[in-house]
Amino acid sequence: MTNTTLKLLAQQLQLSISTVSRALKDHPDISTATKAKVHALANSLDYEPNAYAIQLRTQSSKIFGVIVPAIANLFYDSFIAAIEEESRKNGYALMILQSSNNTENELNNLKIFRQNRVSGVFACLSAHTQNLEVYEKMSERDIPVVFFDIVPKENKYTKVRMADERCAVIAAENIIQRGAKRVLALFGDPALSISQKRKLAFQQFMEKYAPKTHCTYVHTNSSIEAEDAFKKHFNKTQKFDTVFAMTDEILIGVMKSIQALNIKVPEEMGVISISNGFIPSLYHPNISYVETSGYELGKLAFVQMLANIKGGKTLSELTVDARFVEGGSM
Amino acid sequence: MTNTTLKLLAQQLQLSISTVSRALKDHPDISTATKAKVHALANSLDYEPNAYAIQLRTQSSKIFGVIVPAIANLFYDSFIAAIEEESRKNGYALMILQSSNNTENELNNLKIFRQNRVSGVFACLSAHTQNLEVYEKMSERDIPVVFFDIVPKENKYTKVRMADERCAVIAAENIIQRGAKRVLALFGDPALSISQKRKLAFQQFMEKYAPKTHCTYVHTNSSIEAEDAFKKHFNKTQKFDTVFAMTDEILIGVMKSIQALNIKVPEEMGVISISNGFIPSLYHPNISYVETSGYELGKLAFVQMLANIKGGKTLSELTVDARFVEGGSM
DNA sequence: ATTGAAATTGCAAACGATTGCGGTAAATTT
DNA sequence: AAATTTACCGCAATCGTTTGCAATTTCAAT
Repeated sequence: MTNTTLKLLAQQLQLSISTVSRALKDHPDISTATKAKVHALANSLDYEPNAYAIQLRTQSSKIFGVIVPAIANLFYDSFIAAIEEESRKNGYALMILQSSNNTENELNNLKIFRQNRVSGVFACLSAHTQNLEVYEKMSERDIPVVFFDIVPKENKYTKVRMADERCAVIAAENIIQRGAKRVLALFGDPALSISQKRKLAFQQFMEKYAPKTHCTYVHTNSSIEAEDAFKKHFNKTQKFDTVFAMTDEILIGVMKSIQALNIKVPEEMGVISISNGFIPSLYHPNISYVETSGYELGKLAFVQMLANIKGGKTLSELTVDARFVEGGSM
Repeated sequence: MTNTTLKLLAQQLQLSISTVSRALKDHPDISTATKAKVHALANSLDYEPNAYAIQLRTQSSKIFGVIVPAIANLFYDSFIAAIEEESRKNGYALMILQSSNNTENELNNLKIFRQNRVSGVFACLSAHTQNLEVYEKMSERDIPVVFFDIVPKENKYTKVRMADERCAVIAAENIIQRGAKRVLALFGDPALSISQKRKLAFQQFMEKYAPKTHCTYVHTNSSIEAEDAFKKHFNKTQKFDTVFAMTDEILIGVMKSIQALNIKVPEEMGVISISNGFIPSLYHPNISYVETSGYELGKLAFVQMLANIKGGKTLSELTVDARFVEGGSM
């Protein structure tokens, strides 16, 4: 079946295309009677404007591009859910592409975005992306980019991220409050700035406010590594009484060891993590955690995006604050 | 900065737009020399074809629409990851919208898809969507629709889904093999056909091949309900020795109770579920499960979509088979 | 030189919508 | 009744590409 177009409506109504177009968008030039007729026919013929024609003509697409390392990820999918909600409210649709933490994919995705003349891009850098030239190219094309989560260091970009240092500090505070004597603190990939930041903040805080507490710092790159690290350190004579997991991934490994060794939480072992809350809620008792909400980050990112689109560039770095959520594991 | 267009290239090269267009796509009519010149300039000026103009002209968009109840969902996001991979390979991009299990959102999303003249739609019905008229409208517009997971009953549609009955039967087989005496079987929303199918298949199989095994069937709508149901039934004098969870959500509730009551798995309690594998891997020992892979379903859906686009309509229902994954909980 | 075929390239009409500007008829003012 | 305003509506260019067909150039063959 052939789509109904303005032309078709115009022919059937013996009107010009321009009149039909204006009638449909309630232009004051058009009489009420004509408008009614046009609307009636448009409805009965299921007229739907061709987005491509509009975009070609108006040079604006009402589509945002999103690049995440992986869609299948507790954090990113809540981020996506948030911007999807906001986008819909504002008449935008989303085009989502995953980089799989691969710079080449990232480049291709951006190309697709450029070719589709998206109105803006939400981007989370791949773990090892260094060259930001492509993103410059977006700016040259007047396509605003809002970086989230994994963001570039330079401050000429618009960025939103979690308050990483705060997260670590809040965790440290609670560990001190528990009266921990020996702590095992597990962090992620040491190459990532997020790991560095969190570790540094955590370590400094502990050394300053609880110098007598013994802390062991370990970097792990996966759940399994975390699981093994926990077991290895637990087998030492001086057992630790509290464990801190920087991410969900690490927490998962930790909890597997805890279950396997049948350790009582929180009596024999305190557990605290940084998370968006889903994984901690899977265990009994619930794990206490410092909340980093992908959802909130998404909302914030969207605000930034709109600001960029409407009011020119807003080159700033906004962070969403963290809060402690009591589970029962401390 | 103004985007470079064919026109711009043509002017600078003193060629016609059509020649430039043809040169860029390696048309045999164009001489090698000209091609070289055109490509050179196009590269240096970062020419990128305007997708909208192409789509307007060619009436095809190279974009697929995807409707899921929620992106933030272990099953759906692996489904999305799969079709995203395939789409990229085939030169398509994805537009993803979530219905939040709300029929109205579903309608709006489809409208956006129509206006963007997507090449096809992957749709998972909202839980209570009855009226499929909108989907008919897509067909009228020659936009193929591949339903997945939650699919309509009528067989005039293209559908892919998990082999629900098989899943339930495989679970039942393993429960029998374990020599279970008393079983607690937990299913989801009784209004959903997926719950009905799985329960029916499970029940029939158990009654046929293990009539002496005592089974209790319960429907629950959330993790919390499952958690409570488990506790309630566990407190009876006749304790059950095996529990079956139809979904991840239910498994989560069950496991919280098991942890809270400090029940030993698998010695005191066998656990088996239907899952894509992530949640079962969180516990020690890993929970045995019947695998339903969103990823595989996505791959299958994509094949169906391509078939629909290339070879006209293929009205069929394909299912991806299930397999048992040994954890350690049986 | 003439001719015909082959090799190149350009013209112009689409695709479907938007919009500045100009035109006509009716209504209002003098 | 003439002049001016107001209310409607249409013309035509434009956005950036694709593509059938015509036009031009080149060149070998007569």
